Parts: sequence; C-alpha cells; structure tokens
Amino acid sequence: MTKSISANAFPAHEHDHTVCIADALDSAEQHCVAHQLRFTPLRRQVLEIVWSRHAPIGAYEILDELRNESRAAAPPTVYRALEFLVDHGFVHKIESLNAFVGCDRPDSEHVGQFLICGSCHQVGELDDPEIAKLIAKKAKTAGFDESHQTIEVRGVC
Amino acid sequence: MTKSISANAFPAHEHDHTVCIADALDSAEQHCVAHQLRFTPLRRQVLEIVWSRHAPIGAYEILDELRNESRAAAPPTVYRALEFLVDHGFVHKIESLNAFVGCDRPDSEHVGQFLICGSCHQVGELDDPEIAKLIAKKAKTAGFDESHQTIEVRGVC
DNA sequence: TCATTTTATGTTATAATATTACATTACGGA
DNA sequence: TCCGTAATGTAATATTATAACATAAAATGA
Repeated sequence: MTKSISANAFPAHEHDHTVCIADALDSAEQHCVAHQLRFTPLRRQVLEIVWSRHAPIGAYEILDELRNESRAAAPPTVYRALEFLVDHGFVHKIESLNAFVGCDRPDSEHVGQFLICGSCHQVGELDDPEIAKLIAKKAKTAGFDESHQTIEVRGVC
Repeated sequence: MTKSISANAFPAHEHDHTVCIADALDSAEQHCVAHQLRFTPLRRQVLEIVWSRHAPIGAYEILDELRNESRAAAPPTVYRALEFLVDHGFVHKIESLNAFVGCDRPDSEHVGQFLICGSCHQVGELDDPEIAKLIAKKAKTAGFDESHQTIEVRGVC
C-alpha cells in the first residue's frame, strides 16, 4: 500500500492519480478475492473509469467511455456493473448529482458523507462516526429506526 | 394556528390532514405577502397537491393531478412551480427519491433533515441544529466551506 | 469430463425524470 | 394606458434508469 488510510477529504492537487487508480483497483481486487466476489473485466473496467477522476461521473459518461474502449455496451451494462460496485462499497452514488464516485475503503462499514465542491467539482469523503452516531441518536429519539444515511454537503474546498 | 411548530418528525396517524393542508397553504400565503412573492393559482395548486400526503410525490404524479383538475399542464408547468416552491422553502426535494415533500416552516432557515420510512413511505423532518452544526464544523476542519447540506435517512418510523 | 445450474453479459425497447426554446398571457410600475 | 417583466403555455428533446428476454461464461457436482 502506497497510501494512507486516513479520512481522505480532498485529494492533494499535485497527487499522482495513477497511483490512486492502481490502489483502488488493487484494493477492490483483494476485497473480491477475500469475499468470493467476481471482479470481472467489465466491473474492473467500469471501476477504473469511475476512478479516472475524483469528481462524480454519470452513468452515460461511463457508457461513452466503455464504447471508446471498444466494448459492446448499453445502459444496462453500466448500471449492472455499478450496482455490483455500489453494493460492495467500491463506488458510492451521489444522489444529489445522479452520479458516481469511487471509494477506496470497501472493507469499512462506513456511510458516505460527501463534500461536493462547487468550484473544482471534486468530491471529498468525510467519514465521521461522530456525525453518523449523532444522526442515529436523534432519529431514534424521534422514534425512527435508522438503517442508512445519505449525507451530501455542498460548498467549496 | 391549530398546530404546534415543534419539530414535526412524523405526523400522528390519526391527525386531521385537511388541517395540515390548510395551515401549509395559509403559511405559504402569509410568507408570500410578507416577502412580495407571487403566490399564483398554479403555485398554490401545486403546493396543495404536494401537501395531499406526507409522503414524497414525483413531478409527474403532480402533473397527472393537475390534469385531473383540468388544468393545461406539461412538465415545465410542474417543474417551474416546484422551483419556486423549493426556492422559497415551501417544498423540499428528496434527492434520493427524486420526489418532493411539503415543508410548513418557510421562514426558518433550516436545512432539511429527512427521515424516510421504508414501511409507510411517509417522510418526517428532523430539523436539528446540532446535527447541522456538527457537520459544518467537521467540514470546516477538512478545509471545506459548507453552503448547503442534504441529509436523508432511511429506516422505519 | 460433462451435464446442470447459476451468474454475468448482450441487446432491444421503453419508462421515468428533467430541461430547452420559444410563443403567449398576465401583472406591476411608470 | 403603455411598457417591461414575470409567469405560463406548448412542443420538442435531453438525461437518467429499468424491464424483458437471449446468450455466454463460470461454478458446482455427479
């Protein structure tokens, strides 16, 4: 591993992004081996496309990329791969953008807490248990049994 | 006013919903008068449709309702009215559902914190400044200047 | 190994959500 | 009353997502 596992928030501007991609693919591969999941060429290819930047990417942009890379692809091709990747924590969906970002911590049971920069359009991930706990507590107080949180914060990084 | 202004979370099962609707329309009207906004018949009609239940309603369901009520309507009719209503805090968009719910506190500068029940499909609103502040603080620590929060919690009420 | 079953992908069509562009109408202020 | 602006009507289209069914590839187990 060439990279720390700390809360990433925003990637440094000068970081070597090829390393990001390689690490993310490696980590996904390892997770799949460990959990007997099939990390097929298509899934790998889609994950690589998602990781091509730190900004969210839409399903149809992914589709275009796949076709550029001369793979037969239609919307279900993309959405099925994304479903797998999201289910296993390799990718998060940003609901307020209908778009997807890579996640490099598939193992951790984290909820996504996203910082979406309106200026550079990158997305940082704040993975703060304190926030998650407070929300769960407040929800419980209101008589609500929480199962999943969506937290997306707009602003400027 | 026949209804308390406390954090509403989930409406009581036996509550008189016609009162909800009337109050919401009244409060919107008052707000519009106070702020010189035009609460047109269309906007009122759309707000009333949104308030017809405590569950989120999609734009095209609203469109169907408008047509049922024999008004000429097309998608932009609905989306423009919704834009006005959302901009002025009479309605919130639930991003993870692509649907809309009424809000009865247009004046307060609250972020929406939504509790979405997977069982009854109603949405409660948790309007907790402590949560908002904690998120703003954590974002700031990560070097992020927050301007808007989207918080949507799934679970069972 | 081969047959069987399951999982993944290919392919076509279509559903659901949202916006653009331009015409028309209604309103508010000089 | 006239003018400028804001709101609405209308047609077309863009964007996001899923359904349904066929084919292929992989895992399982005799």
